Amino acid sequence: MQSLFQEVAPLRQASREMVRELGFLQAIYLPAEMPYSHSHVLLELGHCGVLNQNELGERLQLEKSSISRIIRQLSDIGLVQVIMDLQDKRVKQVSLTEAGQKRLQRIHDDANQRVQAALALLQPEQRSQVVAGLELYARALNRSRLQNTYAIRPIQAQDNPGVAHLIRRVMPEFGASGPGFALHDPEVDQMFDTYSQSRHAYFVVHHQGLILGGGGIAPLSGGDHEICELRKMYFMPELRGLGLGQKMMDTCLAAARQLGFKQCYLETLKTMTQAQGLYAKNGFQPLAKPLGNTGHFSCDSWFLLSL
Amino acid sequence: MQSLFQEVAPLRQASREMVRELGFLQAIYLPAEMPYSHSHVLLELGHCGVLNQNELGERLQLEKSSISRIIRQLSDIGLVQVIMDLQDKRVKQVSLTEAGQKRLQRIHDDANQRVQAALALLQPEQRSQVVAGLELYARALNRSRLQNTYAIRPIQAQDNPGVAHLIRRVMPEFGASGPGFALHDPEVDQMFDTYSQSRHAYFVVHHQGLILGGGGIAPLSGGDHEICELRKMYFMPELRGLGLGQKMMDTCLAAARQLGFKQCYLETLKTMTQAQGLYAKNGFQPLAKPLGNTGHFSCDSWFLLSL
DNA sequence: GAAGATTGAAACCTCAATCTTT
DNA sequence: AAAGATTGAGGTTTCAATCTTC
Repeated sequence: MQSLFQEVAPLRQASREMVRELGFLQAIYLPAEMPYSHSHVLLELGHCGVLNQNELGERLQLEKSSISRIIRQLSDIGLVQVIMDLQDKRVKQVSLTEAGQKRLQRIHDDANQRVQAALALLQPEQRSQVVAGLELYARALNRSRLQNTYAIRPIQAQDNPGVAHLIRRVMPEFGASGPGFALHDPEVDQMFDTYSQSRHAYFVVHHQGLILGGGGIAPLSGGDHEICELRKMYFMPELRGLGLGQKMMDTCLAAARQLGFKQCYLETLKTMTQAQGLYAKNGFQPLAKPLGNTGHFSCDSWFLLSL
Repeated sequence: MQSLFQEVAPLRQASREMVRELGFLQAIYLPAEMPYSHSHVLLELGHCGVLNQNELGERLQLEKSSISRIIRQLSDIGLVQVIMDLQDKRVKQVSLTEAGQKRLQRIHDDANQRVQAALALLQPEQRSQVVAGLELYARALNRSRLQNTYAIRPIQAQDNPGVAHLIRRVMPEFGASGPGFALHDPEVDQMFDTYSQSRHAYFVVHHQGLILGGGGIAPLSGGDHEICELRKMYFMPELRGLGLGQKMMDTCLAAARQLGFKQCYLETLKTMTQAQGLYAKNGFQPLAKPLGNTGHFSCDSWFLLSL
């Protein structure tokens, strides 16, 4: 961790300088023609086609009230058109008019020219380095932010319906809905009660009261006393790719060690490719055949890890 | 140029996304404790120690009036101290108080933690890629911006004193002040008049009425009719490293071709290393001995280029 | 009650005019 | 006149309260 910390300061410094320069870039965008926020709305509409005001606010990081006023002004000068949604009369769909598209084109041309002038000062390999660096950092910040909006905690009694819904929602997605899958375990509807037993642990990923992921540890049924099973680790689609699988894995393995287990077993499906990658990354070794007696005879892939 | 243009769109996209994520990062900086601008002032003061309000405004891209009010508020709550400069009673020197340093530390800790969380999601080589990419882009934008604040145009009559000052200022810097150097040419004080002759051209780099660089073309004295000499190309220190040498070179060589010359000769000093690099980059070939009869017998380095 | 949108009040920033010192 | 700083007016954004529709 120490070495990581040493990289933070230079990165923040570089980031500040870049933002500063981007500020200058923007300051000469379209001198005094309109506020930047208005240009940004046009840019966003050009990129997405049609958006309602809430969506615009989220994308531009502006208050809905600001958006409301900006849209009114842009509408007054004929750069955007606002049409009421027919299905839902609460929402207003905003899109560019012809004039708006023309104006947007000018903004684009101008910005392109300036960015191009800067790029021309770099070697080709430096240019790709810049793009790669910016994309990587944006993605890392994004994942980090989303990770923090979701929290992991031990399961509670009121989570039972949420966890049951999660399991029933995710397993069929990978074709794991027939007999011989964990989907039909009686514990699915009483996860809290099941995992309150000794040497059991279950954790959930939650956000604003919703259960969006889960995973747990239990003694391997019909197996050695020192072997635990990593069980029922599932995530809703919107959670995937955020690195939360790793966090959940860390949490579960820590709990397993805490409970005195020496090895961790798991069984899964080859079709769950993302999960397979996570297991490999954490040092799980593939087995030729299952351990214990879990009753999940439809699984086709088994792993073991020394804790 | 076409291939360069194709890189602009992805870069702008990546840049927008990164700025958006940095916005989120900042939005959780210190929730609702104070406006970002106030935090930024503390950050900048922490970085630079002491600054006056003008300098703060430039660095943070804020109006001097905004800075004035922000400083008053920060001073009221005891985070910064304002002391009047003794030499110049117009300026107020702003610095952090003890309380300000403590607050800054908290801001830093918080930001470091968040950036570190994002960095932890990347591989070590990706981390250095991010830093390198950001630094490169910031530097390119900076150079591009500064290039645009300086303009190149043909010399005018009122430029004579400025150009003379430029030459007398720059040449001694490289030890080119004795006899046998262009510094003692009679033309130094009448550059406009000299370069108004036929087959002559001289250009200046100017900014806000100041002459900060120059360079020109003239027939090689005592040489072939088709050979011109690249003469008196000098830049003030603050201009160097911005790529303006290349721009001036382009301008002069274009003028030389326009005037019908077929080759371009120049003589210089080995100690002018930055200039030597520029000549090499533009295809100038080193010569073993001088051409023509320029009278600059103290030069030790000669180049020729086919136009 | 919740979600999308609007409006008044207050905070923030910019622009232009002004003051003080050089 | 020029540079650093301040002040008043006006535009922009946020916060909180409100309206309408689901």
